[in-house]
Amino acid sequence: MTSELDRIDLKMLRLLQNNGRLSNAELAQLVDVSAATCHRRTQRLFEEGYIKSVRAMIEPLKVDRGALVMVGVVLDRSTPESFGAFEKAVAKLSFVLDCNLVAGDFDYFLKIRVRDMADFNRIHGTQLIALPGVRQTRTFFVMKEVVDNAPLNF
Amino acid sequence: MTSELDRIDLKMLRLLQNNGRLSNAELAQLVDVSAATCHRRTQRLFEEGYIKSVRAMIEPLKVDRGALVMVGVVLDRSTPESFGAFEKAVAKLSFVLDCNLVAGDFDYFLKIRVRDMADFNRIHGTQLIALPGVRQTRTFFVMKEVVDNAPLNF
DNA sequence: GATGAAATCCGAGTCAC
DNA sequence: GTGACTCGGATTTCATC
Repeated sequence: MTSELDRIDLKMLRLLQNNGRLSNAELAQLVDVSAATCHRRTQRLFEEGYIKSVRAMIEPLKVDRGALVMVGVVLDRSTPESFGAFEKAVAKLSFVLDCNLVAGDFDYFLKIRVRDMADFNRIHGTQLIALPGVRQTRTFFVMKEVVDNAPLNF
Repeated sequence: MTSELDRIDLKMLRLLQNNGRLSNAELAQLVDVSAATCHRRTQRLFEEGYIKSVRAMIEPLKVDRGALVMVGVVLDRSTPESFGAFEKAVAKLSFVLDCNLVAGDFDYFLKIRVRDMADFNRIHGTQLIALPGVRQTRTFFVMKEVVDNAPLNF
């Protein structure tokens, strides 16, 4: 079912990753195939899951979410149930952009976006340390975003 | 210039964030305005920088970038020059998705996507520790992606 | 299997109001 | 802000290889 990608497919993926608003006609020109072929191929890239979605990237500052915070989390116990409960709860928190189970000094790393530091402190005190099984958290305030969500290179 | 957003603009931003492929006609229906109005508003959201871009989200596994790694970096010296040199160099590394200057035990946190652990180890040895001013790095392999790049909530 | 040309249809973009 | 109009692109059909 999921067949291989040729160089045209790869080029389309890269172009769409950088500009999801490209019209089918434009894309067709850029990869040098007919509009019909381009349309069919694009559909396939969606159907077969190469493109998960197309999203507008919102400027955080413009919608009052200028503060970025990384949080390392250590759980009480390392049982499957603990991890499951934590993950289920964290997935519901709308301010959590990333949550990754990692190997090392922490169990999880969270990437969080909120209005400001005061907002984070409130959330930390009420929602983060209240997550199931949390033993301790370590907060890393982001002072400067050097690279944010760069496109995937492949 | 950058005027306020009303509830219609906010709704449009949220809808476009979740589905950047929405046609103007569809979006107009969803927010209950005419197509012409919707078109003008969308243009404004782009022009005034509320929407930075629209991007296709590629499935990393499908393009052989299944390994995610968080790396904490400590620099030798904390001078503006050190930071500048590091940031300039790191911005050129295509496998770096995020790079943030943080307050705490590390100077920077990197989010990196590569093919696999072997690939990371090679890159770590040749490209990461070779970055200007790096004293030490701490690697956190991601064992499970619980939440990845969730849409911004506002 | 794939493609591209042509035909149809519908939405983008612009106008007057 | 809306409604109408035009034009171009999206989508389908079909012949072809």
